[in-house]
Amino acid sequence: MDAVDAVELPPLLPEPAANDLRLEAVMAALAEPLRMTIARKLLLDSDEFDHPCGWFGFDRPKSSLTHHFKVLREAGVIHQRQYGLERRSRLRVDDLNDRFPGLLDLIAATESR
Amino acid sequence: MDAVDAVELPPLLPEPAANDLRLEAVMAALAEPLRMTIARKLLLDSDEFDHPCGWFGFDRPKSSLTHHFKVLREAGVIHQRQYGLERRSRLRVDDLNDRFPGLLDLIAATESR
DNA sequence: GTAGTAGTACGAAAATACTCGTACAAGTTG
DNA sequence: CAACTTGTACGAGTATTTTCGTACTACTAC
Repeated sequence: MDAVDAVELPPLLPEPAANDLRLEAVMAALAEPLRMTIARKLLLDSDEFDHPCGWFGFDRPKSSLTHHFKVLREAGVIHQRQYGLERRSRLRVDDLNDRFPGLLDLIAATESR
Repeated sequence: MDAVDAVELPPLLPEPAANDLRLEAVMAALAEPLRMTIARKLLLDSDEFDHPCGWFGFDRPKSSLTHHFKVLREAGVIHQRQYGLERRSRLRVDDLNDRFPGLLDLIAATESR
């Protein structure tokens, strides 16, 4: 085991396995405008790192944001890891491209309005 | 005007214009399992004709089916025409491929479960 | 015209989702 | 440790969706 790669990553919060992702559930999650915005921002503006919900800059109550991130995670759209105090999110790019090829392209190509 | 082509088609029921289709609205419509099944059946099993809701063979109350077809139409997923007594449906294949390329491929490629 | 048929319109009940206030938890700083 | 910061958990209120019974409409057959 390479010590350099053995970065102590916090564990993933509960999420569906890639093979259990359901298109209907993913679409239900993305049907909510704010959640679509979150996914699109992770897809287009994100780097290789996870982001806490403050990174998105939404002017909404904190508890509302928590709710929407949880819906995205339970639908399988994002991973979430507990970094100490924070719960950071990342799009499940590989899983989504594998299970639903073209979906992310669709999100990226659609203007946000 | 060619008399052969001048088939008297019943008018379309109210629906959003192709340019007004919104990805979130389409996804919300398709997030419901029965509606996803309707769209998939129109995509895979349908010919060039419109189909009345009896064609689908669902064992649900008639009023529930009416509701789901209306949701699909108002989201822009299907056309509906009034053929005398019947209200027949057809997938908006061209409009959806034009506005959301890849979406129908995604629906076709996903198993229904 | 009357009965039968296929489907829509309306309305209400139940389930689900969204919003957000408050309380709480885990760090960080002094 | 106490105050502060950044978020999550819980729960309630509201709004939206889903479901489906009933009434109705338009057509067909007799």
